Amino acid sequence: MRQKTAGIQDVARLSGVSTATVSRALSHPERVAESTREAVLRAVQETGYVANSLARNLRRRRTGSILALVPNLANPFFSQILSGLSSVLSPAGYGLLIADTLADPDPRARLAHYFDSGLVDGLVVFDATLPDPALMQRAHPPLLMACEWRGELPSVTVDNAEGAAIAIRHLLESGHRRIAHVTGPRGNVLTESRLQGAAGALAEAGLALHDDWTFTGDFGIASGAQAAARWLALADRPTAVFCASDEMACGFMGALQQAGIAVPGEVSVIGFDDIEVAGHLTPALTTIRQPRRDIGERAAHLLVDMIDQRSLMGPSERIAVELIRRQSVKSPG
Amino acid sequence: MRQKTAGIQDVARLSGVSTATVSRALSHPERVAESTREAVLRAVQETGYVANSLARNLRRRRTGSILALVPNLANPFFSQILSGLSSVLSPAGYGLLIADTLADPDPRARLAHYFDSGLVDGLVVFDATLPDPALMQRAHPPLLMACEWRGELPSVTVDNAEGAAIAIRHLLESGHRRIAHVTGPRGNVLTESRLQGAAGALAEAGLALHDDWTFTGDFGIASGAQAAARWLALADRPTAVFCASDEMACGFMGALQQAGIAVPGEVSVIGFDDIEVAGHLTPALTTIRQPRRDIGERAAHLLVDMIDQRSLMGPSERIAVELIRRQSVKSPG
DNA sequence: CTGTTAGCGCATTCAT
DNA sequence: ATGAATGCGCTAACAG
Repeated sequence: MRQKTAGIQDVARLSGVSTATVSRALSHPERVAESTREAVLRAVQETGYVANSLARNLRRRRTGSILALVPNLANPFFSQILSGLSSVLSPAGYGLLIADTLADPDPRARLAHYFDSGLVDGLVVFDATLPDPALMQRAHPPLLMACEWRGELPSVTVDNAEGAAIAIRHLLESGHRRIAHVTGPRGNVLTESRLQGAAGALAEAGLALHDDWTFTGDFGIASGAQAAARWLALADRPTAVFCASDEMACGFMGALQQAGIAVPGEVSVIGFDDIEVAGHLTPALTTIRQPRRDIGERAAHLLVDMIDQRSLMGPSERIAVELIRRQSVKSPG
Repeated sequence: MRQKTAGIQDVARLSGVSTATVSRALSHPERVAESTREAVLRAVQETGYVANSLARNLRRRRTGSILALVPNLANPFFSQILSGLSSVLSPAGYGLLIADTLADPDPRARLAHYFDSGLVDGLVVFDATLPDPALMQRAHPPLLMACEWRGELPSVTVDNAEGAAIAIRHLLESGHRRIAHVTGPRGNVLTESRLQGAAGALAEAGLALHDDWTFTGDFGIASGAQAAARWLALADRPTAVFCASDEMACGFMGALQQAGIAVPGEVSVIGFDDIEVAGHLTPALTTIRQPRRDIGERAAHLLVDMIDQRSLMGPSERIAVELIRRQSVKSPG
């Protein structure tokens, strides 16, 4: 069934030239006489020859693939980012390898592995906890951070603190003064940035983030529902809640509605991310949009540029977030 | 900055053995004396040697990676499947390459490319339109279909027709007789299977699928909202709707609620997939669960087995779906 | 158990 | 413009 696939030798023999010429005809068509080029291409057609990428890459010392290290593949948040990555990598001649650091017993070891396995031409890392200083001393292919990151490495980031501040200001402008916050997991960079942005905006208005109005979540839907339970248990309930992710906002609103609380009637809710369902919930969720596809596309471009320039350094980019006003926020009272 | 990474030669020199022994000490530790093995491992530590996978794979005639061809990476439906794939592939020593066939100008050419580029050890294909007979004649690595598929190739599938039938029966048992269906895109295998399953179950009850109660969608949220508009325009409205995807169900319910229609008060809705938000919508969505992570895991196992056995054929598996009763379905009237 | 010898399939010198 | 020769870095035969 599996006939031996044609090699460069077969093409050379069939077209009556040397393997070197075949190689050139394919890789540098201009360095070869038109007639021979045609003969070679014809032979390629006939044999169905396709260069073995392994051998080619070994020789060229490049692999043609780029690795994305994501903290949790199952999180749909990444699907659009990956799609963006893929859409620019693919035309640029790179394959996209994906590894899930959450599923990995030792993600740092995996990163180290890819550093010198010669398996990838570059990496996009979505997990800020990964690159420790010792690791980064080692020789490695170009690496781009694609998450909140303040270190030396080039990065594509979203302005999380500003996004959170925009969310809080929107609540403030709508007349809210009693504002709660559902955070991501403690210690996470995103969590801390958004927390800080929110606190800052609150402070500008002379308000503070109460401890008992700050619920710790994990960005997932279920943790939003749990936060709702805690909100319900409060004697003195905030009139608005800023959730650090749309998923949590979704879980929060869902649980509240189950409990007979009206949104935004009795409490306003604002999210973060603008995931696809956000606009189709009832009420439609007001949120801070993160252009995920753009993030992927920009990351891919920057990384490919670094590879082309054989440089470990390169520009960083900050991607703007945007307030999307829908129906889940209204004036209190 | 980028010091030359140590090669097998360096290790051999440092440990005072030949490169062949180093290779063995690492790949087949049992075939080497304990003392030499230790010496080699020590030298590996010292030099920080990591085998170049390209060279190794070229020699071993395997690549260590598996390609997943998905029709639309941006669709979060795939994220859990990919996560499942990754979680078994990774421990099995395979990397996961991903290509988006939607983003590709000529997906079939891409498939062909991977067939003989020698770049992958196996493929998981999520798009039934891809493998055309001519293509499959060619030499290629093991390939597993992971979507509705009735051809010769080994596959992992979900029983779509049965799932649809279960959905319809549930509606029937709840007392509904006037049942609408929001389909996927026409021509799509999933669409047709679910349509057929739904029609079959209806027929068992002596009912038929009315043309004007069959709304064509595309599995996306927006198309569900559009279907809602058409439902609203009906003089004679069905009391229940089976949506061929949860996303459409979500868009459908959202649009209805915006229009002031109560769900399930005035119309019951049942979805398909059991995506994560389904249980957190208001009302929580009754649906047919497709165990997406399992699909990924099973696909990975089957494919790895085929690779191990150097066989293009292998068993197929059918994964059961399950009715998840929540709140979006109740008796009519 | 270990070293020697040969490639894996291709791209690139260096000649011509 | 083309061909011959030479590895890329590693592993698998084959001897010993």
